Amino acid sequence: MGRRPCCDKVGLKRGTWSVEEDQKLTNFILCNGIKCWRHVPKLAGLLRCGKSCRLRWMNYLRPDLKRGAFSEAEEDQLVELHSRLGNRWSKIAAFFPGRTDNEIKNHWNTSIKKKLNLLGPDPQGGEPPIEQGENRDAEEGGGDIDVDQKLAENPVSKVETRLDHGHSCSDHNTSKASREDSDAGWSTFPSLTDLQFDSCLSRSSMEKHVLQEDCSESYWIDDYVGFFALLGWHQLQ
DNA sequence: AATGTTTACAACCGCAGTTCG
DNA sequence: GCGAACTGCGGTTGTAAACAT
Repeated sequence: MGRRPCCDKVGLKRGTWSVEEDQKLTNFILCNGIKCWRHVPKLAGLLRCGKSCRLRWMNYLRPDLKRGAFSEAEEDQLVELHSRLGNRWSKIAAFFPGRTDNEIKNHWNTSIKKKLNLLGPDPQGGEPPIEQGENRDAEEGGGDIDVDQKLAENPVSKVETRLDHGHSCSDHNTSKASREDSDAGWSTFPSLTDLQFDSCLSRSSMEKHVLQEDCSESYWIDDYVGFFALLGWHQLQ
């Protein structure tokens, strides 16, 4: 048997996305929402596979992404979270609004790992044992099901809009200076209390919930449209 | 200025989990 | 209950910019 490949790679473009491709994808999603990633490239007129489109949108084009250098506070929190969660980047990313799991993973591998190595072999108690990460959900009280329950008890605003950072999307030429500027308004991250930990898990669950809805409903994208309207982002394209 | 090396991050790959008919 | 389709995740690779020689 075997799985069918996610897409027929013949004739599909690969590698770096062009500005035109970004525009097509962004415009399509803003106008139509996301019904099914597999159909997005065809409908948007892109020679990409759906998986590639999804990745581009999630990691780069989403308007709520925060881009720019990690602050020291963020790095500290990342080290702390990694010591608790291990390489579960999507879980870790849930604690960093506007950061993607890919971005966090990259930053860890290129920067923080190196710093920790310089500090010595065991600055944070070493690499977290896999078991520790695996048991995380149980320790936190039962994994996603429980998280959803917490969500129901303590709902989080569907879109925690960060208007002061929304300008960053699709900014291929983001200068270092502007990246640093964008950091100026970013909140610092205090050490996590268990309450904050739970709160972030709930938030993560909400986002997941909302995104899952998008295969049948595209309502969530309305928030992004409003977002763009406020920022006039599309005029920057 | 030209070339080689390093760094940062975008993008791809393959697998696992989930959904759906 | 089963298998195919689809999505999401983490590991890895590719590549362009920055830096060193």
